[in-house]
Amino acid sequence: MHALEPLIQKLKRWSDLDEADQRLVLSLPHSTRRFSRASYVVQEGTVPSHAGVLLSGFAFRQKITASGSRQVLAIHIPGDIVDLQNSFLDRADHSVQVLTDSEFAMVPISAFKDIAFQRPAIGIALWRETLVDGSIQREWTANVGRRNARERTSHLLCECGYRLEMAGLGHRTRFQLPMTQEELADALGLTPVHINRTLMSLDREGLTTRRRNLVQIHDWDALAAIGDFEPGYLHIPAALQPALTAAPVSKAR
Amino acid sequence: MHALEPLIQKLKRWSDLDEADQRLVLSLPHSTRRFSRASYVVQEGTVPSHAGVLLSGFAFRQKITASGSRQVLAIHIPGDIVDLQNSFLDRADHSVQVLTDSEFAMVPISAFKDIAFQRPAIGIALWRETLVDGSIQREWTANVGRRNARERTSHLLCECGYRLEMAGLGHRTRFQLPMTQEELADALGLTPVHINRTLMSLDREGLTTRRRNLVQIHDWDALAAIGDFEPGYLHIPAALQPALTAAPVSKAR
DNA sequence: CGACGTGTTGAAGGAGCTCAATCTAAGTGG
DNA sequence: CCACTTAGATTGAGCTCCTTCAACACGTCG
Repeated sequence: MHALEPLIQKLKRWSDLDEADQRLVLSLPHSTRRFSRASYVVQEGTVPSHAGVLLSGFAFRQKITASGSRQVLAIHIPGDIVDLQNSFLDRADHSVQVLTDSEFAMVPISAFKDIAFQRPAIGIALWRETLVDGSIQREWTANVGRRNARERTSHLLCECGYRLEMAGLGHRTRFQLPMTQEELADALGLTPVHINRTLMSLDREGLTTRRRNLVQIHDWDALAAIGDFEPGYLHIPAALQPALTAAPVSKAR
Repeated sequence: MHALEPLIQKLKRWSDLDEADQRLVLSLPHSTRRFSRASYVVQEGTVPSHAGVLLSGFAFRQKITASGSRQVLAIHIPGDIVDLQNSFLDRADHSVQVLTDSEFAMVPISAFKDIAFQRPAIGIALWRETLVDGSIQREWTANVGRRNARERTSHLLCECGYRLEMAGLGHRTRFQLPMTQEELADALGLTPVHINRTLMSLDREGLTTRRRNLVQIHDWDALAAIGDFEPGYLHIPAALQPALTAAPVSKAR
């Protein structure tokens, strides 16, 4: 499979690409790079030269405040274009780090820019990708600003499950989420201790189960209701939203 | 003055527009519309057809959670392009409301789209405008997620002052901010009562003064330090950043 | 003048934080 | 295969920042 195939898949979500468009995308100059757990893909303050398409693994954006605490701003899953955000600006205003060993296709920003203006269908798709990132960011702000710990946590779990299913990486009720509780805490504006108590309480109520990085949601509707999760802000085209399929049978162990 | 002059000014901040570019921007089809205090410019869930350039007045973006609480996501000042965010997507994922009586130039989205792909300089400028909005949104998330009430409030005041000065609408230490404490609370993820106590405490320490909508910052450096305000995330080009000029003499009264 | 929107203040309670100890599972080296 | 290490998860206890509820003050406007 061509390394940039996941990029095509993603862009087709946002805009109709004809044959020529797709060929052009696949011919983008790029090199695949591996990053090992916890290493930086982009450092705040640096001048960006490449944008990365996440091929495998998980990544996240973050900022550090003066007092040294960290806010995780977004979580990225395979297929996501990481860093169009910083790309067309002077210097990176936040960092991107990987959660697990990951692979990226690094594409020079100038190549993205050229192709975007040569082919409007591609330009619109790239633009929409950044707009959807922005929409997710707004929901994230509201989540942190106006929901309590239980609601926030439920919302995040639902968002991750939903996005992973849309990306073909599991079912919304059963997926890998390789984040420590400390990372979850930084994503939700809470402390690790409190996240722990919140997760345990969801578990105890039979809503979720966690083992290692595997998250299982036993009552999707209930969790989505608690977290006020309405997937509209993800802007997934209706055609791509499968009817809610039954959860895969979880192998008893 | 041409109604779209503020748009030109804003776009020139993000990209070099030549004469032809500028003529094209000014020839965008548009109609000016007045909105009276508290009315909606965009309603969540509707299909957007126009993007608005804020000509005069103040506006803000917001979302309501299931429990009925509101999160203010961004504040807009004259010159801002409101709603490129929603424009290229299926339907608005949040609402835009005006803080004061305001005037907008409403431009059909299709016209924006055409001009963006006809003239890359314009396209890049528009794209950057949305990217900077995204950057501000990330800082906002971090502000709400990882700073306490005093820090959050200071940060917001500094951001508003700085942006208003960059837009030529006052000095960073003396500006109009027509928000009630309830609106400030919803912007910062706090309650009106607590915002009130926080503002009063800043006042009592001699850092700020408020009278009606006029905010005065008496010790910019101190307030910026408290709020961990580093303007880099606004991505203002170096050429536009005036050296920190002395505050205008405030008329004793 | 009375009503309403907004700002201010007090008192009590609670959601989430801090500090600190303990537990667990997955390495790792012998 | 086992002792040792270590990152991460879990639990407890006390505290605090912020919320909630409620009253009151103030200015504007009909």
